[in-house]
This record gives sequence, structure tokens and C-alpha cells, in this order.
Amino acid sequence: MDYRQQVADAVADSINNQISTNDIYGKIEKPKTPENGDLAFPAFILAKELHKAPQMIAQDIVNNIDGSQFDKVVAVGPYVNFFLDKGKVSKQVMSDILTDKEHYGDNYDGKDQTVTIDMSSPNIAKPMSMGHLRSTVIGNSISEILKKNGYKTVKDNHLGDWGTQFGKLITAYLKWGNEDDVKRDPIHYLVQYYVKFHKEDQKDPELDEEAREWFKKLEDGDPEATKLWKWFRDVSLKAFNNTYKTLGVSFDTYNGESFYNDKMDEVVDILKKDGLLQESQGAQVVDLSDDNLNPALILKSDGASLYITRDIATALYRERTYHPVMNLYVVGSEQTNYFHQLKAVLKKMGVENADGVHHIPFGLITVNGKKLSTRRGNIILLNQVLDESIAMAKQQIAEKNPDLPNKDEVAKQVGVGAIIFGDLKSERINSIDFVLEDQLKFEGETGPYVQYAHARSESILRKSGKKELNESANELTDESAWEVIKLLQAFPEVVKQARNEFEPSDVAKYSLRLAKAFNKYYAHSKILADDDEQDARLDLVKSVAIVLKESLRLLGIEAPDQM
RNA sequence: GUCGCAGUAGCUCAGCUGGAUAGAGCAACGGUCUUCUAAACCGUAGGUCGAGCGUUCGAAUCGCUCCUGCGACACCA
Repeated sequence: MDYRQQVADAVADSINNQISTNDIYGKIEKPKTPENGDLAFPAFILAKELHKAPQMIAQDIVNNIDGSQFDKVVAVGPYVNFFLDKGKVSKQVMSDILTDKEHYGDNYDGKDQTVTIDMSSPNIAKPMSMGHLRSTVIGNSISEILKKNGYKTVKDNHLGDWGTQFGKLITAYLKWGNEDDVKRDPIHYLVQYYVKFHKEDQKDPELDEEAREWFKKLEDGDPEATKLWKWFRDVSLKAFNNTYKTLGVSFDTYNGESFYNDKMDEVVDILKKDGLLQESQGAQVVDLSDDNLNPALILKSDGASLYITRDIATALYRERTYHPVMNLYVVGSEQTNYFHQLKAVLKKMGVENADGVHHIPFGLITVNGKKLSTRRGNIILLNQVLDESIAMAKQQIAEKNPDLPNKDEVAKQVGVGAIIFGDLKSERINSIDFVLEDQLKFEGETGPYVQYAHARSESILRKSGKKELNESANELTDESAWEVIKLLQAFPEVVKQARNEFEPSDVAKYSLRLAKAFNKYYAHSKILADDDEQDARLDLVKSVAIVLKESLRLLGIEAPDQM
């Protein structure tokens, strides 16, 4: 039920449609304070047309309006404030939720449309850092949000599994490596070799030459180089998958950079054929001055390809394989310029979905204001952060709820939930200066806070002894429940808004508002009191449990029934 | 230097397409567990919304200028 529309219709009617109901609809707002009602119409916009003071117009509207479907309609200064019928609205909203269950808020805007999402994309032989966490959980959440809006999604982990760094890694391994070490703790040791390489090559430039040769061998299919590369890739992927399992994230494809090795010649051919390629300082570039961008460097002066060459091949492959309406790249904001270039080249090439290419940027993670770098050994390990958070959750359980069944499972859900929520709760674009203690907060506006509200609601339902609630809910006119009802009613809108902005934080902030409203209600109302409205209150609790759990699911966070 | 993003309470952030007295959380201080999980609830305190000009009946929100921070600017990804 669209209550905004109801208000707009009533207002238009009251002024004999001198202004269209559509124009009015756009002006309806939600008052900040409950005293001013549930919806409001500011009469300023009519002042010019009607040559009257807004206060008078507001009063006239109230005098003429048919307010039978509202609790009350009052004029406050230049505003007309509408109070919705709590009984009717609560019954309607809760019935919708109890009927649709986890499908409440679903829509079909994206029916029969596919979206590809380029996300996570860690580099082989390097640990996953907090930066990868961002791409992974933001991408995953956007995928869930899109699916809730009816889209099909293809989550593609575009692994960094090719490039000159493999020449360096092979060189380093052959010089200082140890097979058993790598088997025991692959990423740890491979990184050590890599860091050592960068230390040594400062004094010994020969190393770089050696690395170049090894990479050349790898490109030419040399058996030893290929064997090592494959091995590094396998052990790395195994380690990554452990982390993904902890995070509860999965992918549809793992088409890394190496997957496109044989697909780049075609890109160059097309660019040549279309006359887009030109020589500049020995390199092959596409001029983008029309778009006010720097030229895109397609081939280095030595003929080697570059990242953009591979990304064009990737975009072509996705276009041909999935025909996506959108092709999203969940990548840090420092690459914004680069993605402008990529999109511009794709457009020049006439790639069908070029307009659907969207960079979904997120803010940089720094430590003490400084950028992180694997090469300099200055990095925050994602696994370490997750482990600490889980340990912290375990400790909290020991203190607060020592009798909890399956403690380890819940500790994982809460610890990981805290980290994911911490990442998703504020706008993507905000940069984060990493402080571990800030990540390990379980109180206030955090994931565990929302999980806790959900667990409490489940707990009440267990205690109530009622197995199944009727799909047709009861009216709940209780003033103290009203804020909760209104938030429940707003959920479908939030689902759409999050999709439009590609903003998981919209969902996270919503879940906080709902959890907060519910906790407040919980503290002030005895839900299991034995009176006439108990059934209605349980309908509310069940509705809250459903929507909180679904909100968390959209963020990629689990909702334990007890904690 | 050019372009992009950001600047709101001590800290971290909300503030929807401009609207009614600028809101949370953390930290500080003070209350609330014999009653549905205190990972909670309630209260106190804390702000020239970076600065200025402009548009408007009305600006934290839109435009311009400036200041500060971060980032990107061809042979890395």
C-alpha cells in the first residue's frame, strides 16, 4: 500500500486538482519528529499559484480534505500533517510480511536481466588484505541486493594470476624457497620470497633481468615455469577459499587474468581494424581526448599488453557470454580514472553494453593515514582480523551467555558479522583509517547489535510457545510499536534505493534503525503479557525477526537465533 | 599543475530528489537486571554543518570562489 499516494490524492482532491496529484506526490515528506505525524505536505509550493499565504493554504486543505482514512489531519503552520490509521497500517504491513516471509520486499525490476560483478580479485601468492575485504563484501552484498530486485547476477573473481610478478616470484622461489615451507603455509612464505626479492633487487639489478626471463618463459609455455605457476596458483586459491568460506561468500566464476591470455590479440585486431589505435612514443594507444581523458595505452613499446587490454577482452567475453545489462567493477576509488578510460574505449569500439559498465568505487584503507603495500611488507591481513574478531566474540559469549549451545558456530557468525557490518555500514566512498580496536566493537551501531535484536526476537517467539503465526496479522494500535511498524513498512523502498545507488550501507543503516526501534519497544513493552493484544505483539516480533534476518542476509551476514 | 573524492559534536559517521528546533554511536558523567537475553534501555553534557559569496519564501543539502586532506594523472594493476 502506497500511503504517500493516498496522501497526495487526498490533497489534490481538497484543492480541486489545481495542482496535479503527481506534483504533490513528489513533495510529500516524512516529518523528522513523530509529533508532526507520519507524512506531511508543505504548502509553500502552492503559495505562488494560489496567491495566498502557505499557512492559510494548509488550513484550507485541512478544512476541505476527506480525512476519513487517516487518524487525523492537522495544519501546523505551513504544513499539513497526516497521521495514518495505525490499526489498518499495522495489520496490512504485518500480514504482508507474515505471508511473504523472507520474500517480503522482493520486486521484479530486473526480471530476465543479468548483471556481471567483478569483485574481490586478490593476487595469487599475496595475502588478502582489508582492501580485498571491501571489494568482496561490497560486491557480495550488491549481488544479493540486485537479486532481491529480480536480477540474475554473475559474481566473477578476477584473480590477479598473471603478470611480471610471477617472473619475480619464480626467481625468488628458486633462489631462496623451500617446498615444505610453501606446502605448510603457502601465502606466508610466498610473500616472504616476494618481499625479499624487492629488497635484494635494490642492490642486484641482475635479479630483475632474471625475473623478466622467467616471465618470458612462462608466457612461452616453458614446462618448469608453468608447473611452478600452477602450483602457486593452486595453493593460493586453496587459502583464499578458506577465507571466503569464513566470510560466507561464493563466486560463479574465477576467470582470472590468465584466462584472457589468448583473448587479447583479438582486441588489438579490432582496435586496429576500427582505426582506433595510433602510435605514440613507441607505444600503441587509443586517443581519448574527445572524452577529456588521457590516451589509453594498449600495447607497450615492447609490444606487451597491459591491464586495459585484458579488461577490454574481459568485457567482450562477458558481453558475449552473458549479455549483461550492467557490468559492475567493485574496485577502489583510486582507479576511477582508469575505469573512465576503459568505458570510453569500449564505447568507441561500439561494445553493446558499454553504457552498462559501472565502476563501483570504495574508499581507500590506510594505516596511520598511509597507503598499504605488500611490497613494503606493510599490510593488514584479513585472516588475522577475522580470527581476532571471532576470538573476541567467543570471549563475549563466555562472559554473557556461557550456556549457549554451539558456541563456536555463533562466535564465528558474530565475529565475522561485526567485521562485515563494520565495512558496510557507512557509505562505500568513505575512506577508512584502520584501527583494529574500532573493528572489534560489538556494542552500539554494530553488526552484533542487529544480530542481538534478532536473537531477542527469536527468543521471545520460542518462549511464546506458538509454533506458527497466522498469515493474517492482528491490528496493533499500541503507540510504542508505531515506529517499528513504520520501519517495517519502509523496507521494500530501502531495497530499491540500495539497488539504485549500489549502496549496501542503505540496508545496513536501515537494519540499525529497525533494531534500535525494536530494542526500544522491547525495553518498554512486556510482549508476553497475557492480554488481548498479545497475538498482535507476537505478529510484530515475528515480522521484525523476518525483516532483520533478511536485511542481514542482504549484507552477507548471518543471524543466529541465540547469542 | 590538471581532474576526482572528501571536510557536520573530542572520535567515527547519519542527514533521502533544498523544507518545520542539525541527529546517532563511541568516549565522559549519572540511572535501570527477583519479571520476555543489560551485546540492551533511559538521562546529562557536547555543533560558527571548513570559509565566503550567490540562487530561493527557505540551504548542511544547489551554484561559484577559496582553504585543508586524500587519491589519480601513459609503458604497474
